[in-house]
Amino acid sequence: MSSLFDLADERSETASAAQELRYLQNLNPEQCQAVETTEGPVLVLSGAGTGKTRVLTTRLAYIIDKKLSKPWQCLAVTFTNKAAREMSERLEKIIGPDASSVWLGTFHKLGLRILRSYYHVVGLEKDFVILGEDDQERLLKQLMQSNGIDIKEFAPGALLSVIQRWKDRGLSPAMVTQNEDPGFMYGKSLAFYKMYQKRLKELNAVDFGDLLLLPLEIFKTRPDIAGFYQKQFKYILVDEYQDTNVAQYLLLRLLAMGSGNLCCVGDDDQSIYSWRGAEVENILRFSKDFPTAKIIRLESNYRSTTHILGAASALIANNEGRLGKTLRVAPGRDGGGDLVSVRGYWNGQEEALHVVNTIENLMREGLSLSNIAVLVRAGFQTREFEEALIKAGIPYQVIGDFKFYEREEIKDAVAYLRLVNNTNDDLAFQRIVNKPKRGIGETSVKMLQEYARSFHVSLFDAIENADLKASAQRALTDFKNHVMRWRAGALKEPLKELTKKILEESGYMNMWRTDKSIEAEGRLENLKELQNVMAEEFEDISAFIEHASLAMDSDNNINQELITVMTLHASKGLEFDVVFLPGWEEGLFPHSKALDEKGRQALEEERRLAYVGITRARKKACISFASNRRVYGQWQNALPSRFIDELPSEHIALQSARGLKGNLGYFNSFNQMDDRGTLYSTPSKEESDEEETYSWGRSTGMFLNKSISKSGKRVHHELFGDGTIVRDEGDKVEVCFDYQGRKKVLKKFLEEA
DNA sequence: GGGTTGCCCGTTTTT
DNA sequence: CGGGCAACCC
Repeated sequence: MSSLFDLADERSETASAAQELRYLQNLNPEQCQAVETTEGPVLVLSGAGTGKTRVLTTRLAYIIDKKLSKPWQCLAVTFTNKAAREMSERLEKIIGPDASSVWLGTFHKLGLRILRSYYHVVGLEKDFVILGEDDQERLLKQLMQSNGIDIKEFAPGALLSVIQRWKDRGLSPAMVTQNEDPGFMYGKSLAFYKMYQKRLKELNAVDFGDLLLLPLEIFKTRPDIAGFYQKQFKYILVDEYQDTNVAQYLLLRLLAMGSGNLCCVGDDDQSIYSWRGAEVENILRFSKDFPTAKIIRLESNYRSTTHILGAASALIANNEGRLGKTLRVAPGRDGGGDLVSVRGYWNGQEEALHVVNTIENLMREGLSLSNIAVLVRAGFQTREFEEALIKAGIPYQVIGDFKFYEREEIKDAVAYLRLVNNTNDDLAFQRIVNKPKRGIGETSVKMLQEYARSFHVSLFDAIENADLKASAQRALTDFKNHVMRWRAGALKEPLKELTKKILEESGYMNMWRTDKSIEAEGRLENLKELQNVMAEEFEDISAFIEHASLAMDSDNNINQELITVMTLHASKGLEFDVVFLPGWEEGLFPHSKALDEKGRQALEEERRLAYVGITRARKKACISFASNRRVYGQWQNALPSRFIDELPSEHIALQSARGLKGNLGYFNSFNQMDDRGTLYSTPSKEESDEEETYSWGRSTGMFLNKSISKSGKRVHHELFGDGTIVRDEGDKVEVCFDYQGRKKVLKKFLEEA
């Protein structure tokens, strides 16, 4: 056995000697340094597009190649499954099958792995379940209601986030002191945190926060176990360090205490998840935590043009709390290209329409749709673009719309499997006991719960003896028999068949088949897709359940021939040739909600978000704003974002609005309105520095006119050909013709295209 | 127990 | 404007 391994080692050594040259050759000096500085704590500050993933994978390969440690003594942690998958694939390309024995995965997977080995230390049973957010909320809601809290006054979700923040900070209930209570719900949050944890234990369940907290607890109570892992991991690598929360930081610090070889890669300027518990502080104080730490900056950008980097750098320089880093075009690369364009529009529709027109031009120039993205601040903004894209017949995809495993039908199907796998899974039970309708209502479930609580059995086991109405008793017994039968089959049948059987026999499939709503069909397709996923990758039911509870990602293929529309948050880590950044208005971006809650801190995070957005672009970034926007069915007007004023004039091209005026900002007079929505400052055509002149000087609140809703309509003109209506002006309309450009024409010369 | 109506609320969301 | 949810009624 051992000789076989030795032989394999020798072979891979010779093979890798040649390879090593190859992969180190592709790195610049800073990247090389980041790869070769293997010993001790290292912080790699890697700006956008500086080859972060390459450094991480190469470093791993280097460590293994040089035999500094065995593959299974390396730990590499990421935040997303996608990042982990990517790293794993790239690593395998360099070092081959050895890649699979590296501990490579998300923080939560690492936590789970530890917990699966030592669950008993923290009082869990072997087959503990992992709760999703909806489970957590349902649980809290029940607790609140049974403790006389009016859930109209206090949202369970709000309490959940208070608890979650504590967990993010590594605080178990016993560690929370009263002055850490944010005062939510008359300071009762802590009491509920305690109850919540107690309930989790009763249910033999953990939540995502626990996947980090409980391993910490295990290490604290059992130093021997901590010692084991400390010895195990010779080299630790962390991706996206700026996004770690305190619990993750504590875990890392503890694990690294053995070898001291901790390498964190991150970019403080791209920290955009503080509201989820991430602490930029972790990266900012790295050298305080690890005084011997080496700090390596990766500043050579392989992605964008000089103007894009110049605009982004100047913008982010307005932040105070940063380590400082300047992106520059990587040596030997041509940084030439267009200025970042900044454009103002009358309203959101016009903005979307113009973006789509621009996209059509790009298509005509031969740019592939997969190289174009529209990045928005808030989800509702995608709608306008979707509508405009549909009208133009351009295929698109909205990322993060609904994640596969977050869909109702998928969660239901998984709940069925959870219950079949483990009848003690009360939360799964509650989810599907009456779905489809079986005549088991709230009151029956309440009865079950009561019985289950007093006799310390699961809801499932309570069915037999609980004091139920005859009809409910019958329905539940029937349900129970079904589950028992599925359980019997669970061991023999392949997962796919089993699932199919369960979903059919439970009536779940029929529930959607008889549903005549538009989504029903899609839901059935998703269920089919779920079965396909299972057939390929999982043989065992619990393996699948584990995957389903940890994997929230849906394998988005951005590489298809589609325009991508998504939020700025979702765009982190991606890149596109052309990026549209609409909606840069005060109130929307920076978002007012962020601003008035947390002040400057929040403003800086919004600015980082803007920075992330601009740096997604390889060749061209198009920023825009609209003076008027429909929000919640109501028209609102807004000023251009302060971030626009922060862009250096040498890197931007102002379009369709008057130029710089004094030091009040580029667009200070763009949108001066009185309270009737009337423009009283009206830049003239002459002052506008752009080719397609808009009549900014409308004298009344045109946006209130219903007829504008005709914008986007396709029309045909005898002389000019086909085009799209841009604006309705009574007897005339402004039309953007596909080949003749923008013209005002009389309506009577138009016909529907 | 289950369907319907009316009210409230609305940023971002890696696991 | 529109989704989600709780109270309300059959």
